Amino acid sequence: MNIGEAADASSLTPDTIRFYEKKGILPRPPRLASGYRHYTEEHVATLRLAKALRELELPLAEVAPILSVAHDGTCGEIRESMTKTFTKTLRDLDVRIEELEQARDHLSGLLRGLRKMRRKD
Amino acid sequence: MNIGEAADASSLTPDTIRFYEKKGILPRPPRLASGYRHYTEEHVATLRLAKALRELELPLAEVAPILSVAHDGTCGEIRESMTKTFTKTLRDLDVRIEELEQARDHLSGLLRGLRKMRRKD
DNA sequence: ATAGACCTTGGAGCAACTCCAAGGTCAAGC
DNA sequence: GCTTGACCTTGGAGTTGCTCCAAGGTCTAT
Repeated sequence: MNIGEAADASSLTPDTIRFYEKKGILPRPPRLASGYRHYTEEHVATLRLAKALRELELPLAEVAPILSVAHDGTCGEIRESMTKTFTKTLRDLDVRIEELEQARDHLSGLLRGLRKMRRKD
Repeated sequence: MNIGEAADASSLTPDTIRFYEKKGILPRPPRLASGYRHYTEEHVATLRLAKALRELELPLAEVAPILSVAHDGTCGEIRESMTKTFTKTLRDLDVRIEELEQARDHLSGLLRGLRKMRRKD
């Protein structure tokens, strides 16, 4: 699988994958004679995990160690690492959702006010 | 009021206020003989609006025109501009909250799985 | 008069991409 | 067998929204 196919399979872009690799966040895939990166399903699994963790808004600095244990750590280590991170992320996520809900309520109140003004024109 | 006090009053930082000014997003306050910026309550109101809009995750490019009509536009223009932006922001916010809730549910499912594994050790 | 907390500027650094140019590769069609 | 077009390679620059820094000026209180 080349980088474009791996990108499609993981919902990342080739640029993002190369960027992660440059930053040392991803295991470097072997290269073909042409210099093209060659990806396996295992690599794609790692890419998907990276994508999922980033969607949870984990900074890359926190994603990196998880990917590395996920890639070649023991099962216990992975569990440990994931549990620790996920617990924290879950708390952060609850706070963030709460904030956004407040913002939404606030905003829809403002909007109602604006529409009422308009009706009176 | 100097920049530090204006920052406290608007929950921004002096650096952020100077940054916004440099980008042309804020009206430039008059200066004292010393060169210090001098802020009035009206400026602080604009700063607070900027802060509120940024908390709704509006990009600065969208915040800028709102601040400018809010600062010296007519009432009708402000209403127009705000209604337009807020309607879009509200939709975006709903989508974002939905995404985060899905992420949270997904994550707490993963976490339950991890804890179950641990219990079996 | 001097310490300490403020203010000024320009510019560098950060996260996490995103896009670009200049060039190499590969698969398909004629 | 050759061309065309879509892909790949690299290094490096640009983006957004800050955040921090150095080097210097100012202000307030003791």
